[in-house]
Amino acid sequence: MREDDSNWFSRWEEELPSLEELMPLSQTLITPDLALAFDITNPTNTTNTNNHNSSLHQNQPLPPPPPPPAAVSPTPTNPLASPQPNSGDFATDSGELGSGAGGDEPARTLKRPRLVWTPQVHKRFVDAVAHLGIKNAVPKTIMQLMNVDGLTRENVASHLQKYRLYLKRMQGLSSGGGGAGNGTVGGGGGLTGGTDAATDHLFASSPVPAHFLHPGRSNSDHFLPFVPVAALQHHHHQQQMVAAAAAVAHPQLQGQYHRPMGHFGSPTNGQFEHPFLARQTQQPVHRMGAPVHNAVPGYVEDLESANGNEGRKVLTLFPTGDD
DNA sequence: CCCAAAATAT
DNA sequence: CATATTTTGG
Repeated sequence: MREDDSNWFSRWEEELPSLEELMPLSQTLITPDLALAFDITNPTNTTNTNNHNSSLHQNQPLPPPPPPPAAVSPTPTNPLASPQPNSGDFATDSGELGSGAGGDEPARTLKRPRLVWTPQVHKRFVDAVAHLGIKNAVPKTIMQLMNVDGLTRENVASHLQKYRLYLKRMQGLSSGGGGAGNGTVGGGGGLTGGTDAATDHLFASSPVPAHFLHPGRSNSDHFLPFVPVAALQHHHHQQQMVAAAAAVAHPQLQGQYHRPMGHFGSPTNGQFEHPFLARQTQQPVHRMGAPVHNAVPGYVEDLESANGNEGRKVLTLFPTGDD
């Protein structure tokens, strides 16, 4: 009954890496960048009337779709960061737009593109909440702990509520034993499907930290799986956080050049490496008014292999210290 | 047209 | 900050 929670990753390993889940992700990211780099975006017409963003189907050489009609620079974070030349950083938000179609000033008043919660980001989310415990699992803290660039408190809050609902749903179905496994009990109240794989795609991808269930059960509030805080060494003058992912529906691109980031054709395993970026240089954070905030020294984030191969890489990222 | 996810409002 | 509602994307 309870032995399941011991090896939950054994389970999610099967469903998690379903390549198809993250495949479209990489494509979305590379498309605009490559397009711009190749300069084949057909900038002929000032007003781009065509913009068909297909989800997948990578059959043809893929004629790069023209850049979005408008870019966005809502990023409170410094778009010009890039402290290290090698940091393959792709933020949810990009710099400003260069090709001014209307000549207007999109400096402000621009809506931020829809945030896409990719499994990787969600993994960070769950991990952050897991390490924080229900007590401190508040949007603000979570957001800070996640250290994902372009992620705002609103995003976390919205996702958090959904996640809570997901947890509550699971409680009702996993009462007694079934463990973290998906109950075959579908429907429940005639709601959308059941707890099956078809339900919460994203949530199912991430392991559910046992503690989130039944607050009255067990007295261990914040159960830390493992906190190798000692990993805070100055490895090198450069942090390589190629882990978290923040993808945007419409990846904006600035008129400036983008680094070709080398090549992501077929690395060691044959699967693309996601050029995701973790918040690199955020503001030094204003201040934490809450004294009770236990300063999380740091935590490691294990990155599951995006592809289905057995080689699972473990990426250790640590707070830059500013957050 | 329906459903899910995210954003926004309360 | 939490919840409810509206909007948007699939």
